[in-house]
Amino acid sequence: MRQLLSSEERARLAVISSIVRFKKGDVIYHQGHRANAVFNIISGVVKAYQTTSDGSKHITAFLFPDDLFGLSDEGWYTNSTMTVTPVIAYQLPMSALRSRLSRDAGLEFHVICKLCQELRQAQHHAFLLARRHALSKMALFLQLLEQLQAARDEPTTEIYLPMNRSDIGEYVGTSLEAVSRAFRGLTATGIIEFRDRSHLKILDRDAFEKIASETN
Amino acid sequence: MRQLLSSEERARLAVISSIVRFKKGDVIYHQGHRANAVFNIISGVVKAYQTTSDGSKHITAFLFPDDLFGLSDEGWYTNSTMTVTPVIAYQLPMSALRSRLSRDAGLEFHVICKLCQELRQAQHHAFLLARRHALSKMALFLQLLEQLQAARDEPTTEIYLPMNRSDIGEYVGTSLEAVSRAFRGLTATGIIEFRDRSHLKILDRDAFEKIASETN
DNA sequence: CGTTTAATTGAGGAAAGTCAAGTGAAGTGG
DNA sequence: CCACTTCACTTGACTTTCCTCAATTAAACG
Repeated sequence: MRQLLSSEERARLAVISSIVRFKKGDVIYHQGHRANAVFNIISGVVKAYQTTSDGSKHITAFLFPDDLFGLSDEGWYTNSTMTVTPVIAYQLPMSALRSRLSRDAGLEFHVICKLCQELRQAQHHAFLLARRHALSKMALFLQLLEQLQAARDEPTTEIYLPMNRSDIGEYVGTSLEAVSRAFRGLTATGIIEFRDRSHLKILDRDAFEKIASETN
Repeated sequence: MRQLLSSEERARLAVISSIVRFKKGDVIYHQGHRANAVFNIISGVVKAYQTTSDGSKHITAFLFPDDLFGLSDEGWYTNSTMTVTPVIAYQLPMSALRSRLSRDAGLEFHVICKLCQELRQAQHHAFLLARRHALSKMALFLQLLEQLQAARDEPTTEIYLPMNRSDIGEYVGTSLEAVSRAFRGLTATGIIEFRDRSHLKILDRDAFEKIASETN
């Protein structure tokens, strides 16, 4: 099951949703604010993050087309979200979604599936963050992006990096300089190749997988 | 809501469950095996982990009394679990649980809550792993243990460490030596105090919180 | 085309990893 | 009950890696 919603369910929800547009860098909602709506990305990329008291950001996830976000228990957003690119999304009022859910068992099941998927992603993220070496972290990160691209039926000859180096660093748990150096390392050894700053290709798949699977 | 199940629901499930006992170090189930049963801890502590191809372990969670584990989509366990202490648990056959769930909307809701809770924990784990300094990781880890103790209505004057240093290291993403040194550091500065290897007290709460909240 | 922002690169220092030795605790068998 | 074995933990010395700060280059934008 690739998509959260079947086209039929999507249509049912479209009735109660509106389409919203954000430009790059817009904050969609803030952590701690009342959760009034849930969003379903049509196009673009969003980052979910948490800000600590000392001002540093920790990115918990990148969200792509078809991803649902803004779900919250207790009715308050548990993180903040900001667009990484221009974004078009469905905005579903929480109240409408709630009444829809209670009458629609199929939808509820899909929400459970969505939660399972989010859980798997969070665990994968933890797995990535546990790596000691920046090279290994980056390889796992690129693997993730590639898998997500494939899941969206996009071509995987190239990996697309919509986010900047700083965002990558905040996701993989290193400085942005370390991200840059890791890319340089992978490029220098001929494992990857950049077409431009946000497009790369994996040249040596074996060496790439080896680095990704190395704990050390 | 502290417990996954109300005592009433617990009673309903008890009918279809059996009680199993494990001694310290027993493997409850293996990653990749067919998921035949779900477990609900009565007493003791369990660790959930994933083994990488090169033999290293990554601990994804520690599970305590009232925790439910062994849930899996697709019917295959996605991680391995091993006891950290002797454990007594309810074992619920998957088939029985499945038929129970479809007839019992309240239970399904609780499973959703359980998933949300697991998700929050996984995100907290990622948050912890993103910390650069071992001291900060350890402080967050101790905070987590303390919160879980409080959630179980156990006294929080002392924090109990049922797992060994190696397990802690595999959870917080450092070597076991680093765990030891971090404890030494916190002890030397009078922030914590050990009664024995697995019991400690927080003496300087302010300094403790400060370290826990420091990103750096 | 100039200005601003993003990314790269270098040098020095701090932190944690690794390896190895030593200490302490717990459990076993005589 | 005590000596002995074993395992868990601690501690030290050395090495590696990454972070920080700073300077430079490259790209994006008005």
